[in-house]
Formats: sequence, structure tokens, C-alpha cells
Amino acid sequence: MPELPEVETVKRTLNVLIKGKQIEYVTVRLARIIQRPDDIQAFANMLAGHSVVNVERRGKFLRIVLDGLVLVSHLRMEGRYGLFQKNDPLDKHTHVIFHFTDGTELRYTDVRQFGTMHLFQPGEDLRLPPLNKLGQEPLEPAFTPERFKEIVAGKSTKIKSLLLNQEYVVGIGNIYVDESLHRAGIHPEDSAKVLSGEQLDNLYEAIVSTLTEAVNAGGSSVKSYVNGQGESGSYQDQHLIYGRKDQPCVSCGTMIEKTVVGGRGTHYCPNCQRPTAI
DNA sequence: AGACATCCTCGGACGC
DNA sequence: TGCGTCCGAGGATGTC
Repeated sequence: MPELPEVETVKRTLNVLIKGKQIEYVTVRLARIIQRPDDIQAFANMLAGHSVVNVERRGKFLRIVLDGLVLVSHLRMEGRYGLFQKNDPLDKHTHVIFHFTDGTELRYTDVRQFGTMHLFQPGEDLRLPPLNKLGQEPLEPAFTPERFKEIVAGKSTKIKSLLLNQEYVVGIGNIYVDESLHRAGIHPEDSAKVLSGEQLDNLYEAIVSTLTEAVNAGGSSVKSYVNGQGESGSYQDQHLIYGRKDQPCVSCGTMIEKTVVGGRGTHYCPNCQRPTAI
């Protein structure tokens, strides 16, 4: 389940692996991955002949910038990219293949088939779905404690749901939201508007430090996530709360509980993360 | 606005 | 013990 640190890691490795390569042709083996244009043959035809200029990230989306096109790709839960030689055996879950003129291939593999690709003309992508409603990047300088408080102000939503909503702050998914709330000592079901300035300062710091540390570790490898070079990240070894149901909290020894918040599996320490009294 | 279903596959848990 | 069945995992989107 790639979140910001995993997508950032994929972005960095793809820049090493495919920057400058020219697409000869594209094979689409599963049509539903391609969301724009409607016609997969048009998708393939548009890409042929274009070269990779840069790979960027917006929230959990990759922006593969070509000379004259932008390919927006979301990995959802289990999407992966890998660079192969054209004769390498094909995985049955490989759905899109970008054949380069040098005989290598960028393959998109996705067991769950949830990932998406949208192809745009330059300048279109940021003002159309799925990128047009995305909120603040948490690892950019513009994300300050003051900005975070503006975003949260007056919202009655549960804080966990707010942090998962990509219209406000981007890149946080179910793993890092649980880790950040635990680090800040905040109960996931607290209404955003009841949190004090001090709590929001702590939460801001927890989000930035958690994501930064995870990026530095190459992301978390949960289930099948690997980066564009087939390597696993290591941050899952540093998870203090996610996936640790019925194990003792490292801070206080209380058994970690798992519930459902906003339809998502939610891990928290009932001692360290008590509901905020109103 | 918030709750819920939908998409999908597979691995692990569970029941007999 | 072994085999079959079921369900949880979740990001974004759409509906109610």
C-alpha cells in the first residue's frame, strides 16, 4: 500500500532507471488500468515515440513527464514498476508494458488491478482529475504548523479521516496516519476541532518526522511493495503501532488495540492515545 | 457530511 | 491432519 514515502522511493529509482529512454511502443494487457484516454489503442498510439524527461510525484501519484505528454500513475495498493529486458519472462499480473527503443521494458505489475493511469497533454494534468483537488504536500516548506492549523480549523471530522482525505494534506495513508497519531498521542476518533494548539503542533511534528524517516528508509514494505529496482524498503521495522495488534506498546506496555475508524483498520494504544476531553 | 459499497486477488485463518 | 471456504487488506470514487 504505497503512501508518500513509497511513491517517493519509486520516483527516485525510476529517475535512475528510465530517464532519457524513448518509448517505441506500448502494450496494454488489462484495459481497466487505463483511465484516460478512454481508448487503450489511443493511449498506446499517443505514447509511441516519446521520451522520458523526468519522473515527479504529487501526493501518492507519480507524474511521468515525457517530451510533450504527462502520464499520471497511481499504484493504489499493490502496483509496482520494474525495468526488464524484453526476453525476460512475463509475470501474469503485468498489465502495461512500455517497450523502449534500447530493448529494455518498463513493466507495470499489479495483482489487485486497482492502479490507474491517466495520460494528459502538458499543463492539463494538474487542473483535471485526479490531480486537481489534491491538497498540501507535507514535506514541502509551505507545510508549516500554522498552515496545518488552518487546514484543520473548525472541521468536525474525526482526525484520522481528515488526515486520510487527500483534499487537505496529500500522501498520508493508513500506515502513516496510525503511526503519526500514535507518535503524537492522539486518539484517531477525536474530532479535529477539539484538538488543542499544542496537540496540533505535536501532530504536525509527528507527520513530518514519520514521513521523513520513512523516506530515508526507502519506505515500508508491507505485503508486496517494492521500489522500481525490485528492492524492499525497511521502514516497516520501525512501525510502532501499525500491524502490532495485541502486542505491547513500546512506550507503556499496554496491549495495542485494533478497531475500525472511517471504514479503515486502525491501530492505537488505549493508554497513550486517550480521547481528548471536550 | 458521513457512512458504506465498489473494484480485485490472494494469503491466512477458520471450520469441519 | 488435511482440505475447502471465507474474509480481510485498503485508495479513491460514487451513491445514498
